[in-house]
Amino acid sequence: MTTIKDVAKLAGVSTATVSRVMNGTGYVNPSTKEKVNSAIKQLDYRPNDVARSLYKGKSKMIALFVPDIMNPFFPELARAVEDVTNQHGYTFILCNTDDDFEKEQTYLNALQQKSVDGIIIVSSTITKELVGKISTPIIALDRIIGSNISSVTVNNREGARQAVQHLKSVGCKRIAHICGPEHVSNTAKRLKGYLDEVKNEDWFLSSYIVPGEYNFETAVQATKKLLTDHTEIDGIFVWNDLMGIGALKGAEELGINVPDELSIIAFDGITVGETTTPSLSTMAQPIYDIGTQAAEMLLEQINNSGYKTKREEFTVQLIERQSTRKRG
Amino acid sequence: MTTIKDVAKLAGVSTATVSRVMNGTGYVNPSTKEKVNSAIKQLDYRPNDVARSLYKGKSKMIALFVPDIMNPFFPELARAVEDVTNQHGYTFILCNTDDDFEKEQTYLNALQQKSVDGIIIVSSTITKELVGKISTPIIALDRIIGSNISSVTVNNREGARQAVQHLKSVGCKRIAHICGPEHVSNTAKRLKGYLDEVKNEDWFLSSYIVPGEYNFETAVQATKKLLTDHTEIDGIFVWNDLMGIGALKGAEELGINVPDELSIIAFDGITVGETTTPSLSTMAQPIYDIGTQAAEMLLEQINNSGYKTKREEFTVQLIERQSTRKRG
DNA sequence: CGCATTCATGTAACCCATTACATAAATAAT
DNA sequence: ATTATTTATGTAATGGGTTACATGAATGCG
Repeated sequence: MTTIKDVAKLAGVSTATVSRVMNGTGYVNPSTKEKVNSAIKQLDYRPNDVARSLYKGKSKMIALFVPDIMNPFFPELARAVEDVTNQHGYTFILCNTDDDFEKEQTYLNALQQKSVDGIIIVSSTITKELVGKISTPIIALDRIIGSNISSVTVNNREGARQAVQHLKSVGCKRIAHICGPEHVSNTAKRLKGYLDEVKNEDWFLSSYIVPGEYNFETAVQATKKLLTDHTEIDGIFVWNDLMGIGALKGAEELGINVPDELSIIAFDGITVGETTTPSLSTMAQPIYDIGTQAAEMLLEQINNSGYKTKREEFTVQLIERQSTRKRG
Repeated sequence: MTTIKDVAKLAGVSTATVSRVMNGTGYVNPSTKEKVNSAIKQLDYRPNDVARSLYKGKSKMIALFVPDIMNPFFPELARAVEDVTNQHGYTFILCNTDDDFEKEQTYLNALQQKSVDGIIIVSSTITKELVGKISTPIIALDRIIGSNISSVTVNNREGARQAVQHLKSVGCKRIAHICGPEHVSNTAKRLKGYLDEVKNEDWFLSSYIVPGEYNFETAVQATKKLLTDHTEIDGIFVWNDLMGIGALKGAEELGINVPDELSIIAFDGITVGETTTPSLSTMAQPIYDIGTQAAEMLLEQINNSGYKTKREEFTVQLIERQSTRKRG
């Protein structure tokens, strides 16, 4: 590797002058600048970012924590963050935490040791205490960590309400809910939204609420059990799209036609929802925008010393597809 | 941040001794070691990896290039690479290249400047010339870059042959192929496999081969056109699962029943294929294993100076699902 | 006992870029 | 003409580790 010394020698100046030319700082005589630039070109010199990082204490890298990139909600988020990151000359680090507190701790240490400039975190397990100990800028994404940590989320409760309202509007009379994983805060919020809409209906039974894992197969089983136990159900609001597709499958395996006999709506708006038959109605999150926003907030927090905690909430949007249809 | 100097001072030794204790190198008196360790614990000292990287010229980071993490083939690959990476104390960098040569160049420069230890590349656009200029260890994944660059791939041609054989075995008499994107080398390989099986059939027409983009929607359209132009077709081998799901949708929109009237098989074995109705038969790649293998080869290349170029080929496996079925 | 190892630890160079500080020349202001 | 500024460039400290080399004590061996 060629170093700044090689350039300095070839150009016949000191390394300080080369550095000044590289960074456009301080005074440099135009003719000197030219000599230096030509030396840089001639040697194809590129500065060592590690040395730069060491001096500056900043690495031009940012990280994203997701539970698991294989969960189809996260690739689009990751893509958005990486795009912004990349546009601003930062390098993008991806960490799969499995919502495991120890893994999160280990990652956090490793990243601090590498002088990573900021971290975007999607986590249900991480604590404000752990994050509070750290001086690295952090943004909470999809889920809130603590009151003094900026966050980007969506209106889960209101979105859930709208989903149930939509089921009602297409004529559903008995609406069930398949919940998400217990430890995820959004699970409770979407459940609340569902309850807002159904708890005062005379038909409502608490057994219309069934627990689910974050998982296709268990959603299939949960749906089959629900529809077998309660043949009167004609609408299901499912916690997320992945599980919604499971519900579609479950109904199909029971020979129940969607949407003629049963309407299904889910939450998230991931791409696969478009591809199934029937395609899946959903409360779509603006996933890419959410990721972009989080990344931009993080960069702002990194670069503006006067940054103050922010809380950004996006709204979800009903996308009506084939799995919900007005009944005569 | 506490530094090695703080530890040295507290323990009453030199920084060299602290370093020796940290790294287990050289001679250290047991009692000294204890003093140092207790100082480290007391100060909660963690070494600055940037300083370490600068001296060593290594960063303990590896990167993965994928065209686009939103393409459902790549999250599982990324997960596998990150898992191995993480197990060995490396940090994982993700780069979305969009198969854009300029982006690839920019990433490559940035990563070199950061002393990244190795790179795993999935790319159809990158050239051996570009990669050859670089001393950083590189593994080509899914697609081959050049003869002196190690690679991990699958038996695309043979897999394609088996896919067509399977369609024949369930009774298909007229088998078409929807191709992948032109610039991807696997497109040609899978096409060859298809041709191996059909070019000598008396029913074979070159118009049974239709081009496709890497994309759900165009696959839907391509399928509809194909099945409209050639009503005799009763089997389609589709380049990959994403497009296979599009084919499913296309047939459905024409009112053609899969698998009663038409069998469809695709390639890759991504998870969504299980969730559709009918579920999609496919030639499954061992995606996670491929990623693991690539990551392990990369680490080997990083750590063993005597490493020599390797070429690893995995075999794909037929997974029979509902989209292909024996006809009476 | 005397020389050769092994053990133990410290000093200082090194990795490479950035910048505070010093110095000197050129230009501006009085 | 003389002092104050601006311009231009170099020297050396800095960031935080690692390690080559030096030195001295302790142990081994003939």
